[in-house]
Amino acid sequence: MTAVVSVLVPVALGDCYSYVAPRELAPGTIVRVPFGPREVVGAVWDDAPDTGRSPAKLKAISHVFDAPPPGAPLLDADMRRFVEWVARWTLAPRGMVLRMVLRVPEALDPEPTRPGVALAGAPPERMTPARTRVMALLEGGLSWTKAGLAETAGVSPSVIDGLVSAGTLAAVELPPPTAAARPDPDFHHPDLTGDQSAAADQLRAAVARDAASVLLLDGVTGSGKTEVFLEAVAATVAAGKQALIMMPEIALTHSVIARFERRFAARPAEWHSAVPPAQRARVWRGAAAGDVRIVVGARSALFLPFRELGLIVVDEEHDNAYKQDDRVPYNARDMAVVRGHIGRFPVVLASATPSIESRVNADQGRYAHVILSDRVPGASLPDVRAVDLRQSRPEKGRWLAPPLVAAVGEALGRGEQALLFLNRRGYAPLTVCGACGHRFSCPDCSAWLVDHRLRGRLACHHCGHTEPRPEACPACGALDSLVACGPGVERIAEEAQALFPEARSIILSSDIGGGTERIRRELQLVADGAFDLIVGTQLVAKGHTFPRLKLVGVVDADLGLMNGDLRAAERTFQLLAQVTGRAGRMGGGGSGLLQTHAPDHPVIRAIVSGDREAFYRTEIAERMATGLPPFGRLAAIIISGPDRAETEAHARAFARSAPSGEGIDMLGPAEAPLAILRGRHRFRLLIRSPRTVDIQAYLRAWLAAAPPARGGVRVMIDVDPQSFV
DNA sequence: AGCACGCCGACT
DNA sequence: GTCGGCGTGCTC
Repeated sequence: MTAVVSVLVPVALGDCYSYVAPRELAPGTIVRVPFGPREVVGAVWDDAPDTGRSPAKLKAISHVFDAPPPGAPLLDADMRRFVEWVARWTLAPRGMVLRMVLRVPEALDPEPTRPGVALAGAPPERMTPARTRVMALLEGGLSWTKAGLAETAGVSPSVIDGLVSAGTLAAVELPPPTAAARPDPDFHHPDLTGDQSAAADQLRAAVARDAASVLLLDGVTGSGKTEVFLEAVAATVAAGKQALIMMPEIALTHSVIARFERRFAARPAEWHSAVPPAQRARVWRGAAAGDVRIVVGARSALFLPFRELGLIVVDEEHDNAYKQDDRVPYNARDMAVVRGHIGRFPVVLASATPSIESRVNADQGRYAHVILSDRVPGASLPDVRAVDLRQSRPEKGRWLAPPLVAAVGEALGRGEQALLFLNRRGYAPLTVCGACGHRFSCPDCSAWLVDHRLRGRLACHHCGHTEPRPEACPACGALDSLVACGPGVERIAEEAQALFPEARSIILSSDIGGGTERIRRELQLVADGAFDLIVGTQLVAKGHTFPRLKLVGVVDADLGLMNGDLRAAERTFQLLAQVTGRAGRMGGGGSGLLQTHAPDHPVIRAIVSGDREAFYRTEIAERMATGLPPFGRLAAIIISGPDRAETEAHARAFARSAPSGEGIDMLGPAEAPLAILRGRHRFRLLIRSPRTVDIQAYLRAWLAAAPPARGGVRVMIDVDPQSFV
């Protein structure tokens, strides 16, 4: 009883291919099929099979994967709709989106069985203390891995071998380990403040409604957002549904996992790039089978094939790490909203500094606005002041103004931790030749090369190009003539060490080698109090709590405010709020100092006064004044290609064919995300349009009429997708 | 001749 | 996205 079915394959194709199946297969069934010279894993799809081809000419499906309930399709109708939706929204081929779902090849192989041992016969004639300990552990009739048993009993593996040959133990096959233990929603009910309880009630009510909704959980740093959304997770789990919590850069958020464990007596399943393949496979299968109830993951977790998803929490919803720029370009926060709509469940967006677009959505009533206005007891907001650099100037050749130096000295004197924050890696952002004025710039993208003294190299922060720091100027040949212009964290650390030689200091930035693991270790050392003075980039602004940190000094609060980027003010506000919020997080009494040339700038004023609303009001009004609605319906379409002139021509052609209001911004390398610069694409354009809904249709028509000659066009639509759902 | 590289088209 | 085919151009 063969049948012909449509299969979507995980390649850059939008169309399905027809295959002969051994029997009728429901859409969503995962299959392996021959495809050109190789085999790929795809999914039976809802498209009608190609009737124009005779079945005799079709290839046959080589394998049908059985899903956990035998015979049921693995990707349910909601999941398939989600794949379709993301493909349409991102203008990516459907196959590429499916690829994100099926990216775990190991998940479909049968789980390798693990050898273990279990009690099988009478106790051995000769008992020894080691054997007694082993036997005690086997009392309950449980099976163990050989290594696990030996380690727990505190004996060498040869003791186990001896018991096997004596016939007391026998080799058995162990069942595959589960990806995560069952969480208990009632394990530990936290004491919530009145504010928190009210917010938790709103979230629980949304879970109970069993309908699509979006809630913006908006609370200052230290207001206890995590405890609140954990209650929504508990309600979801209690209702028999699965919950997904997304976090940016999850590899660094150790402490949140620990909080889940305290709340639910079980570790949640983790999903991010650092999880080893075998464990990833278990989580994927567990999510599909319904064994895994809570997943904490990075943006890609959004594409796990959950069986009965009932809640998504997007923590730090404003964070840029939710954007994927290569392959299928999407914003996981927005796609989470879409998945919630399709699956008819609530999505919680949490942040102390919500993005402008989420605030606008909340203001306009499309998202429920859940506000936590107070810090939890014992964590008062830091007292932040501006240091006007026009009046308090640093000494010549220095970067720290006297009030900041004094504040750091006092904090160190009290045995407290102080942080000097500067969002610029390396020693100096620009190097010139003192003899001839030659500026060192990147041969590939013309950005200035950043001096990295600790590494002894000049590096381009846009494309990753590095070269050794030369002894002589390549332009005029002068020796030892290189002059560093401006500060980076390395230079600030040098200055701070000269001022406070007795302080134990550390530089925290992403270019300390050793990867995520080393960064995590060093953050932990800082939290444990192993350092007094920290000089850091935005790495220190995110996630981690430093209990002993009382003073945050921002070396250049204006950095980032001055460039022409659409989101410059918003991003600077978010960063400054996050980093000053680190001070006095535990026990209160924190303070912050912002070195600035523009103390009257709305962003600086909002941070100093603590009046977040003032910032949102002015920023939203300012975007209104540009003539473009503030992001609720603003589309940013980014077109990038390998060649600047050609890319520009394409963008202009697009703008001509679109009806009204589209403006084009040419963005240089500074704005282009690294992902594109590292590839072949060097230039990109941002087209802003107030006509979000129309954009896809125009873009589609335009791409069909004028396909780019080479290199392709990459399109990212960067907008609130709710109006499409 | 042999090989590296880049471009193009097919993939049921 | 990935592969094979095929052209170009270079080779101690």
